[in-house]
Amino acid sequence: MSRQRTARKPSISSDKSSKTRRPGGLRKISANGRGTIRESNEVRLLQAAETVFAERGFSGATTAEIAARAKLPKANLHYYFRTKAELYRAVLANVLELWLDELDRFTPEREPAEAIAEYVAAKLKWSRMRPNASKVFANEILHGAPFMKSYLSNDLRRRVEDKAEVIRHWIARGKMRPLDPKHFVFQLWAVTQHYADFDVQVRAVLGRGRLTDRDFAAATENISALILHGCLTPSGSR
Amino acid sequence: MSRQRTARKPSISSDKSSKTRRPGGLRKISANGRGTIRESNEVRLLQAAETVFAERGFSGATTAEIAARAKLPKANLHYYFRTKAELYRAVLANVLELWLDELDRFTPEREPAEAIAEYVAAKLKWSRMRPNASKVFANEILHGAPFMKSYLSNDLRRRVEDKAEVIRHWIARGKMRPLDPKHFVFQLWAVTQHYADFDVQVRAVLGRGRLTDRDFAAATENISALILHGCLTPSGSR
DNA sequence: CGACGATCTGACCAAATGGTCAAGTTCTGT
DNA sequence: ACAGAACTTGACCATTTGGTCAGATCGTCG
Repeated sequence: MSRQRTARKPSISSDKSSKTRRPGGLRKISANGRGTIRESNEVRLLQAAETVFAERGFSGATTAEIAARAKLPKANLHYYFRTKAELYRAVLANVLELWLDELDRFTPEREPAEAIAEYVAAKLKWSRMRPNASKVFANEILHGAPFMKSYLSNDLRRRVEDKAEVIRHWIARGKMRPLDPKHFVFQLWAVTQHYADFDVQVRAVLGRGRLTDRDFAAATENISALILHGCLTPSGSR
Repeated sequence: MSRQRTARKPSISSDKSSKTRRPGGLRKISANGRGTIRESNEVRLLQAAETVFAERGFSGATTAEIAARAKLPKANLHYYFRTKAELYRAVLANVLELWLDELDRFTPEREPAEAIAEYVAAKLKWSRMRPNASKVFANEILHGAPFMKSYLSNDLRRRVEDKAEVIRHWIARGKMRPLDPKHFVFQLWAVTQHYADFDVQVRAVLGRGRLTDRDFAAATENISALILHGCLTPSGSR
């Protein structure tokens, strides 16, 4: 296990020829109303992979387990995704698509109170609906982002840079306390991902077999309240 | 680093016969002024293991790499720790000793503002000094705490239960806003561990090769300010 | 219907890895 | 100095695992 040693910089989708695979062949929309066999199998593999990678990490996951979960023979998995790393990259790319995102609610025209509350709610909703996506992402970063480094220091960095500007604007307008915008973003990330990534701990402390809707509602409210009280000025709260 | 020899509460150390190891033998304080060979080798292995487990996770870590990092032959590693799992448990026990802890600053008599600020500072200090400890812990929980489940739902749960009581007391005294104590603790954990666990991401966004003292100082200040403004009432802030 | 590419899959294989062992070497107490 | 325990280590080994392959089978289109 634990290959990957070789430096990996490519921004994840070093996925050449996503349409044409193994023995080469073109994507056909074909008869079947809802996509090709390839499509459906790839989706099944990606879903299975997301779960297994979330549970076991990259090295701990075995292609055999992923294949089993997708109910396909292992050789078939390798037909669609040449290597475990390629499959992992595909999962990661999917996950990013989800994550990129919600921060876009931060625009200068909006009220910070509103934008932030929405962001927290949206992130927690994802944490509830796609906890595995969150875990795969967390695991990747936790181990030094061997597959994602370049994404972090390009895409993500720029995006945060942008949003920091918006936050500075809000501060200048007297709507937010004079905090460091980037650190503020880190804090938003931290609290919103905690419930997905460390759910075992949360559940243990709360004494729940699984987190309920009420738990997530409570989490959302508590986080929103804490963060909003923490970062808004009196004039910003309205 | 004390080993787990001395009674350790966390269940983790399912380590029977801690004094006598492999071929059996008693611990001797002996001539050597500063501990036995065993002690020093165990420490070296534990340190090496902490690093490797943090970087690669449990499955990704190899006993060969750990041994190499400790500059001992692999067979020697297995002389001191029969299995990789046993070594891992020992590392985890060490880490817990660090973590358990800082929450004890929360006592009814103290001012919440003070206790919380201290807690944040202390946690961030650990995040800076022992990032690997934090990562090993995070990784363990991220993957469902296979080695720690019982610790979470016993020791940890009780501890949080206690501290929640303290927080409720503070709230009743009108010093803190009426928030959910447990969720508040989660939020404290989340923001303080973020800088250790996701340092790659933080560094990428901040554009740093490594986090400096100033970065940690900024993080500490920002977190403290956010949390304190977020949870204290006017009278709590005095 | 026949051709041809896409898909499927059991059987394999080489490398990696956790763990063992037996034959030393070093310590320690007496 | 000596016995016996503690420690060291190169050589091994069984298993696991990512990945390959060649020979089916299936689907589609002219």
